[in-house]
Amino acid sequence: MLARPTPYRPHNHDACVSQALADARIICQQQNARLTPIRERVLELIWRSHKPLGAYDVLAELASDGHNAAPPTVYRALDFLQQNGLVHRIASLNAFIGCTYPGESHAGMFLICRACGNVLELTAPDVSSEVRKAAADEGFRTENTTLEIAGLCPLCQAEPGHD
Amino acid sequence: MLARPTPYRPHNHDACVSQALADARIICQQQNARLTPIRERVLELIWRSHKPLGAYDVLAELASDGHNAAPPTVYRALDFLQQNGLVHRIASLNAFIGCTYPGESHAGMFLICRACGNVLELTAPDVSSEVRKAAADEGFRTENTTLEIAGLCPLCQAEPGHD
DNA sequence: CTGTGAATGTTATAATGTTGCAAATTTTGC
DNA sequence: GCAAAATTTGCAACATTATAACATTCACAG
Repeated sequence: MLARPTPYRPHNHDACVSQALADARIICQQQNARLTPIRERVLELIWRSHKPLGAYDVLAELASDGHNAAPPTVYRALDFLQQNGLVHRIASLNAFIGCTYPGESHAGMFLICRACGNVLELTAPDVSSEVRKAAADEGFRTENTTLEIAGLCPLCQAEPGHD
Repeated sequence: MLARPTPYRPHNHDACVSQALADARIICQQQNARLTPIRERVLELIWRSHKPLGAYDVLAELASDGHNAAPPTVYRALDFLQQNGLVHRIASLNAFIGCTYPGESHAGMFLICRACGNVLELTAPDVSSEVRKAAADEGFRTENTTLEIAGLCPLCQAEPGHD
């Protein structure tokens, strides 16, 4: 597992992907969840891209593999991965991204760069606790939080259109 | 403008809608934005429902009015209303809801009850400031925040399926 | 008036997501 | 092992959400 997110720094992406897959195998084993070949392949594709990938993007990648899948196959794999905390759905993009903190219970917060399309997932305990507090003040029982911030990442502020 | 959101309390809904429309007219006049009949009608339909309304729901309501509109008409009206801060789009629902704080610059936070479908919009300065802080720590320039909390409202916790 | 830009109408199509059922595969109880 | 049960996948059709492209109408300044 990554010690810290490697957001906007260059990094060895192959290692990044293998690590994510290795983590996923362990987590699924612990949870008695079956990381079947399709599911693992979908997870790999999502990690390879490192940017949010739409369901139909995944479908296209599978097709170029020679795997002739239909939409339900992809959506089911994505559901499974979400259920097991391996990917997140970004509602404002209709797209999916690998979870940076799999296995750890967390309320993800996503920084989405509108210029380069990269997304950084953070866990911000102070944010989460303020959110819980605000909801509790209204007597609301929080089950699921969607927190997505669109803007400009550090690189794109300095160097527009770098990627 | 409402002094305070009337979240889960019964209230005079007609007054609520008229007030929202009156506010909208004033705001558009101030901003030199043209609140045309279609736009105003769409805003009214959204307020009447008091629950998030999908674009095609709006379309259906217009149709039952005898107004035979096509999707672009509705989407354009919704875009206009969003641009002018009169409605919000709830990304996790693909639906729209009237803004409770039109005219005031704010980062909305939405409490979405999965049982009754009601949505309460809050402005939570403490949440906003924590969000800004977390983004700033990463050097990220925030432009737009999506914060949607799914869960159970007070009434539905007590009385499942009340609405 | 009349030219200009904004708003709306219209048709078609793209993008995203789901339902329902059949076939294959894996697990489980014996 | 082996048959029943449960899970997973394949597949076809369809539902929902959103946009593109271009024509037409409308409001208003000159």
